[in-house]
Amino acid sequence: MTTESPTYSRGQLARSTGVKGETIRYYEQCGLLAAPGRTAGGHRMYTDDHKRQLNFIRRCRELGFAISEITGLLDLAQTDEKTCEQVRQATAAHLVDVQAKIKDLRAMERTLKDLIGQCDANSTAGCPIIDILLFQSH
Amino acid sequence: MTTESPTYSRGQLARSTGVKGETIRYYEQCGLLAAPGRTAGGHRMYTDDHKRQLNFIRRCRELGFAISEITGLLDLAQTDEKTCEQVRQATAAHLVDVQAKIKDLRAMERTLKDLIGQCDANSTAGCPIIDILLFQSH
DNA sequence: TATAAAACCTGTAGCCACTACAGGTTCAGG
DNA sequence: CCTGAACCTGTAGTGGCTACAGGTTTTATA
Repeated sequence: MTTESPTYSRGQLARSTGVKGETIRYYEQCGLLAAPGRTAGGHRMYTDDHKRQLNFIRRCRELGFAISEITGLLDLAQTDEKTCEQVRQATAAHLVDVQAKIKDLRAMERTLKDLIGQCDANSTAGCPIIDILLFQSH
Repeated sequence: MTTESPTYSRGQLARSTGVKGETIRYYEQCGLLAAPGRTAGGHRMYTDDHKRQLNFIRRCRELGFAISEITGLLDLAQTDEKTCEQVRQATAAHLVDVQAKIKDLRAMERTLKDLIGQCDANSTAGCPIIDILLFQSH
């Protein structure tokens, strides 16, 4: 009396996780998502384990982790010792990256606002934005 | 008694603008930087005009404009009518993009900090980061 | 002036994380 | 049983470079 666990097609998995079907295939191809079993005809059959793993991957991607970083996290999730500290470090390192990107973008934002401000105050001929970008010295 | 304007090799242009030599070639290839004259032997000879144009391109890239957007800006810089308003609009549109990216990254930042905080407060077995990413319902 | 080294040339392939085909096969509903 | 949707594989394209390979030209030194 073995209870068969349910399986899902690629489309069903896509709908239930919000990850596009083609992307799921890509994740398998690059070794991120475990290869599922197949039907007699060759169609992929995913299990609840795949669903959990794919949701994990999706959440990590939403947090901006690279594929290679997620591979690392999944490997850590498999092992059971000293894992937590390593995961914490990987997450902290990623946080630093994210904060650096934010800093860069905020510098861009300030400059863009400045440029637009110059433009609004424009009374002369020509475009201050173009002029500044063409001729500024720095 | 024509005063010859100075010319620069690719490497000289690279050093004086901070844009890598290979990147300069790429910009020419994709139609962003005007093709320069050549020596008898086929080496590129850049002028001060190229230098100005490349500096403009570099500054736009530093502000996060896409190559296609810069092409548009350079086209606008060439024409002389109604240009300013179009440039202002392009810049404003880009600012919106940048602000959207900042918003996304800040959301990531908050979540990553939360996760790390969970980890710091961890007393149980297992890794809270992994657990949350694997099993959260949202 | 000869030569060696640096810089240049072209063209192509790789990076990341997908996305979008083409051309064929299998599955599910009626 | 048949149709049409969903699936299969493999490949090429995206953006903005970067990194070769394999050859030519220029430049600096002896």
